[in-house]
Amino acid sequence: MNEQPRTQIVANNSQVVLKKTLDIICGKWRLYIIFQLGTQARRYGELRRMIPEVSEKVLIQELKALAALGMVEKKSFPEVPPRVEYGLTPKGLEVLPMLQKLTSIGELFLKP
Amino acid sequence: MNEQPRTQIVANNSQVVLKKTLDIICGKWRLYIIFQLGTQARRYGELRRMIPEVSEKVLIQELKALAALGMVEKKSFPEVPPRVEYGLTPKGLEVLPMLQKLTSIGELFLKP
DNA sequence: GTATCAACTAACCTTTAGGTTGGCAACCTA
DNA sequence: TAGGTTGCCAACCTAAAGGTTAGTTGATAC
Repeated sequence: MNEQPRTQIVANNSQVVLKKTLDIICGKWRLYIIFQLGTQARRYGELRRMIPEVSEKVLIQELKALAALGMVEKKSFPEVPPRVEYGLTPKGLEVLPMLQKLTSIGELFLKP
Repeated sequence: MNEQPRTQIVANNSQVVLKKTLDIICGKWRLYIIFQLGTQARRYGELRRMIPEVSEKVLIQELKALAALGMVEKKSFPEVPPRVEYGLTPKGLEVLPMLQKLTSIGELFLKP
């Protein structure tokens, strides 16, 4: 009793998967940051200089969020002044090519 | 004179492409709506019933936005009560498979 | 003559995303 | 001892996204 119809369950499931996907890629800077980390791990200050348009706060916030999602990993070195490196996780590297292909959508829809 | 360095130009360009891409796929319901239109054009009321969680206002707003982006096309039939059908444009159909593959990201990152 | 239908529109509100500013820690150098 | 270095945090603000509710249209069925 109280069983949901199957279609409802399926719909909810695919919405959960979709939400997780969107969590990772949506956001003004998220994909951009991921692409910058694609070739190698970078220091925080390095990223700041690579993406000067993003504010400090938002950059840190996005790196934190991406780390919490398991897309990015953070390595802190106990030095002074501090050194911190951000890089893609194995999962992150796995989906990177798909994300890079995504931009072809923008190209297609920008064409007249 | 006043020429920007090449790296800056490249960066700005890829940000424009990225933004266009995100315009199309970002939003709580956008991909979900696109997927529902993937197999065939649908009437507005049909979509409402297929995605009962989205509010009327937001559904119409998203359909309008997707139409303005060239992802969706709207056909109005001059009947009473009105009949309106929404379907993917050729460009929309072209990128649909890539968008569908995207969800594998959500699946990967939901795995424990 | 009023109730119904589908596809909206308008007015309003709440939540989230993103941005600005200023400050702190802990060591090094001048 | 003052100032520079790097990576962060907190407080505050604005704009955008998303949600709720009510009303409009105009032929048709009751």
